Amino acid sequence: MTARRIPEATVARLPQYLQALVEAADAGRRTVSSEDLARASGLTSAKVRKDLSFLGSYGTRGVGYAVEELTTEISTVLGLTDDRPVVIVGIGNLGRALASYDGFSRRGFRVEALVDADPTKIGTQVGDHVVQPAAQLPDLVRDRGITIAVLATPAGRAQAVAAEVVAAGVTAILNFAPVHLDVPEHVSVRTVDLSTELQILSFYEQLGQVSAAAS
Amino acid sequence: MTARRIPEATVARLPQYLQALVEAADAGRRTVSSEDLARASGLTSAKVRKDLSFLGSYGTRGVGYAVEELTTEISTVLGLTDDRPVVIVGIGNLGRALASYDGFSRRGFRVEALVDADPTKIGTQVGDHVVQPAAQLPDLVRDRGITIAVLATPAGRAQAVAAEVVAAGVTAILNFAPVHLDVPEHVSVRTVDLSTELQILSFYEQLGQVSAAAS
DNA sequence: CTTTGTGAAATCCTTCACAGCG
DNA sequence: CGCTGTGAAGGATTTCACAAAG
Repeated sequence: MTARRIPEATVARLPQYLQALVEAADAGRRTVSSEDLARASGLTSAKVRKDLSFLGSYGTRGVGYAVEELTTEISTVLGLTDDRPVVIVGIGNLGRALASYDGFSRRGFRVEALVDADPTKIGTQVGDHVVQPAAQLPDLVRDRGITIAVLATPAGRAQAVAAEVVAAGVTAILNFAPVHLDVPEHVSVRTVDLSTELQILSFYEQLGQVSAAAS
Repeated sequence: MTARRIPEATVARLPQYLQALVEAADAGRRTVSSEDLARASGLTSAKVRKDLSFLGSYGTRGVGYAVEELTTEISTVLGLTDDRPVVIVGIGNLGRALASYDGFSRRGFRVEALVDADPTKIGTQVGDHVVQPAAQLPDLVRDRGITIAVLATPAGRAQAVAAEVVAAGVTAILNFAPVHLDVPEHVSVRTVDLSTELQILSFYEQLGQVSAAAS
C-alpha cells in the first residue's frame, strides 16, 4: 500500500531514519526494530512506526524492518536515488564551508557550481570548483539541469538572487540568509538561520535557569 | 499579564519577529501592525497576534505594536538582554565559517573561544581567536561562564564532546553533527543538519514534479 | 513471545471570526 | 474606523493501547 499523503512532520524525520539505517548497515545489521530506530533518533518507537506506516513499507511483525529494503524505500520517497546537482550562490565564509562540506556528496547531492557576484572572488578555486560570475547563473542552472540552489549571500541580496534562480528553473532553495524569501508557489524554500537557532536555545536555557532558581 | 507558558512553535518564531522589528526600526518606523510583521516573516497576521499575546505584551488597538517596546519585550523573553558567551568546538570548514560569522555577534552572542582536538590546528589564528586545545575546554567553560556550545565536530566525536561540555557546565548546545545527542534533561539541544535540510527539500521538489506530471 | 500497524484519544497548533478598545 | 486580543472551531501531530501477524 504505497503512498498515502505523507505528513510534513513525518517527511522532516525521514532523513534521520535514513541516517540511522546507514549506521545500522555499517554495523552489519540486517534488520532494525522501531525501538532501535527510535533510540538512534531520540524519538519514541510509536512515532517511528506511525511515520513508516505512511510509506506503506512493511516491517515484519516480531522481527522489525529489513535495513536494506527500508533504506531503498526512504531514499526513493525522498527522491535521492540519483545524485542531485546543486549550485551554491554566495561564496563568503559560509558558502566556502558549504562548498567543501563532504556531507552533501555523501548524502545524495553533488555540488555542481559555485557562483558569486564579487569580481575579486570570480575565478578563484574553492574545493574542486572555480567560482563563476553571477551573470552565468541562468545558463548554469539551465545547462546543468540544476533544480536546487543553496543561498549563502548577504541578507540584502538573497531575495533578488532567489528570483533569479527561480526564473532560471530552480524549484528548491536552501536559504542561509536571515530573511524571508518570497517565491512562487511551486518553489520550496527552507531557511536555516544560525542566529535564530541560538536565540531559540537561549530561551530554553534561560527558562531552565529560572525554574531552577524558583525551586 | 506577563508570562503564560509560551508554546514551542511560538518560541521558534520570536526570533523572526525580532528580526523584522530591527528592520522596521532601521527604516524609521515607530509602530508596526501584526499585518506588517506577518508580511515580513511570511506568516499570517492572526498567527502573529496569537504569538505575541502569549508574551502578554500589549499592542495598541487601532495602531499596532510599539517597535521599541516589543523589541525589548522579545529580547527579554529570549534572554538576549546581555551578550551571551559561546564556545565553538571543532574548527573544520564549518567551524571556521561559524567563527567568522558576524551574524552571531550582531544578534546577541559573543564567540568567546575556539577549541579543536587536532594538534596541527591548535595555536592557529581564526578571526579574532587563537584555537585552543580540547583539554582546555572544561576550564574555558567554567572560567568564562560559558553556557552555550556550538558543536562542529565530526559526527563520531560529537557525543563525547557533548558529554564533556555538559560536565563543564554548558546547558545549551547547537549541534551541526548529523547525529542525535543524548544529554541530561536540563540541557537543550538543537541539531542543524545541512544534508537533512536538502533531503527534505528534495522530497517536496520531487513531489512538485510528480504532481505537475500528473496534471 | 516479540514487534508491527493502526484506530481512537489526547494534545498541540493554526485559522476563523468577531467583540472590544483606542 | 482600524487593529488588537482571544474564545471557539478546525486541523495536524503525538501518544496510547491493543489486535494481529510472524
